[in-house]
Amino acid sequence: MATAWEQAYVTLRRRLADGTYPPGSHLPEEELAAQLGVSRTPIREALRRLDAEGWLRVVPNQGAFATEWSIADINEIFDLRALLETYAAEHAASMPDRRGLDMMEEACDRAEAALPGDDLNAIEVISDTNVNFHRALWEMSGRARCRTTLHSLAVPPMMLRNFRNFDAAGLRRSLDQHREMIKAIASGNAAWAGAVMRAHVEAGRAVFVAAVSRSRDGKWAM
Amino acid sequence: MATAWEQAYVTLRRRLADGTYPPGSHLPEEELAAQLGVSRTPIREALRRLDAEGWLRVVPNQGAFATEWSIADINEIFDLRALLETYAAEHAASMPDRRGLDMMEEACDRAEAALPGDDLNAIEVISDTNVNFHRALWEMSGRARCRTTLHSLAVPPMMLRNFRNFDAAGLRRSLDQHREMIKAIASGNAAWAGAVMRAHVEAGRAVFVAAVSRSRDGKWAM
DNA sequence: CGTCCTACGATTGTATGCAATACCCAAGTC
DNA sequence: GACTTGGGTATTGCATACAATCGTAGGACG
Repeated sequence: MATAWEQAYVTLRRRLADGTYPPGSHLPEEELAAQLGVSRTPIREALRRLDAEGWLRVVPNQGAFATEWSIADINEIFDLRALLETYAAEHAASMPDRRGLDMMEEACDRAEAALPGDDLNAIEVISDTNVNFHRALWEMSGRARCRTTLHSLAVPPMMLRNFRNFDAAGLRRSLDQHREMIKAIASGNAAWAGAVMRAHVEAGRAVFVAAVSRSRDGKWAM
Repeated sequence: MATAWEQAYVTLRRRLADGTYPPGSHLPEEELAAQLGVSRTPIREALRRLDAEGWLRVVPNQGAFATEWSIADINEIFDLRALLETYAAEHAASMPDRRGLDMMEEACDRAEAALPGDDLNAIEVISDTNVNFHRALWEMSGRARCRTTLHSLAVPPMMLRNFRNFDAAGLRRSLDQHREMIKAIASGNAAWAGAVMRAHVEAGRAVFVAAVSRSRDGKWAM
C-alpha cells in the first residue's frame, strides 16, 4: 500500500482533472483531510507536489487554489507539447520496443471499440486510452525528464476535457494519427513519427481554438 | 519573511547545487532540520518540492537521495534546453521590453568585469550572472510554464558547475553570445535570437562532452 | 560455512496541538 | 457616504509525539 500522501496526491489530481474542484476554487486543508480520511499532514505534502506541477497554487498563509487557465496559457502548453511530444516521438522511433508498441496498440483498440458510442462514457474511455497511448510513447523514448514534464503539461484538466470538443470525424482522425504513429515508430522512422506527432498536437489545438471561438464571451467550459 | 519551508527549499537547493550534498547521498530529515534550525515538518515539504523538480528522489520509508546524473540524462537536458530556451528566446524577441533588456545588459556587464580573474570566485560570479541573464530572458518571453520548466533544467548542479569546464576563450564566446542575443531581441528578430540561443546551448554541451571525455574512466567531477 | 530468522536501532509516516496570520465584518471617524 | 480600525473567526504554519517501516547485526539452524 502506498503512503497516504501519495494516495492523496493521486486523488486530488484526479479531482482537479475532472472538475470536482473548479479553477480558482479554494481548497481548505481540513476539508480535504476529512474527505480523504487522513490528517492535514499528508494533505499538505500532496498539495506541495501539486503546486510544483502546476495543478494548483499554494499561497503562503492563504492556502491552495485550483489554477485558472487563460487562453495564452493553453496556447503555450500546446506549443510546449508540440516541441516535447515531437522530441519524444522521434526518440521512441530510434529505439522502438515490442512491449511499448503493444501498449500503444491496445490503447488504440480500446479507443476504437468505444468510438461508436457518442455518450460521455465513450469520451471518458477515449480520453483515458489517449493518456495511456502517450504515456507508453514517453516511456519508450527513455527520456525521463521529458516524460515528467509532458506529464504535467498533457494531463491537466483542460487538456483532458478538450476531448469533449472533438466531433466524430475529429476523434476518427486522432485515432488514425495514433495508428500511424505506431507504424512510424515500429519502422524506426524518426522524422515520420515526429511529423505525425506534431500534426496530432496541432490538430488538438485547432479543436480547442474552435471551441473557444464558438463561445461568444471568450469563456469556455473548462 | 518567507515561510520556513520556503527558506528550507532555497537553502537545500543551493546546497544541492554547490555540492554540499553530493549526488547519491542520503539526506536524513532530522539532520537537515537540525542544520536549518527548524523541525522536520517544513523540511519534508521542501523535500517534496525538490523531488518534484528533480533535485532529489524521495523513496517511501527510505528518505531523500540527491539525484545522480548519467551522461544520457545530461544530454537529454541539453536537448530540452535547446528546444525550450530557443522557444523562449524567439518569443522574447517578439515582445522585447526595456526592463528585461536592462537586466540582461547588467548581467553581461558584471560577468565581463569578473572575466579577467581566473580564480574560482570569478567562475562563481559568471555562473551567477549567467543564471540572471537567462532568467530575465525567460521572464521576458512571458511563458510561465516554459520558465518554470527551464528553471528546473538549467539550474541543477552539473549545469552550474559546467562553467568550471570553460576555458578563457569559451567564457569569452559565451559572453559574446549573450551580447548578441540582447541585440537580436532588442531588434525584434525572433529567428536571430533563436539561432543564437541554440548555438549557445550547443556550445555548452560541447564543453561538457569534452570535459567528460577528458576523464578516462567516464566519471566526472560533478 | 552459508542461510534464514529475529530483534534492535534508526528513520520515515502520520496525527495532533498550539501559535501565527489573514480575512471578514462591524463600529467609529472624517 | 466612504474610509479606516479593531476584534473575532477561520485557516494555515510549525513543532512535537507516536506509530509504522526499513536495514542491519547477531545468533540459531541446516
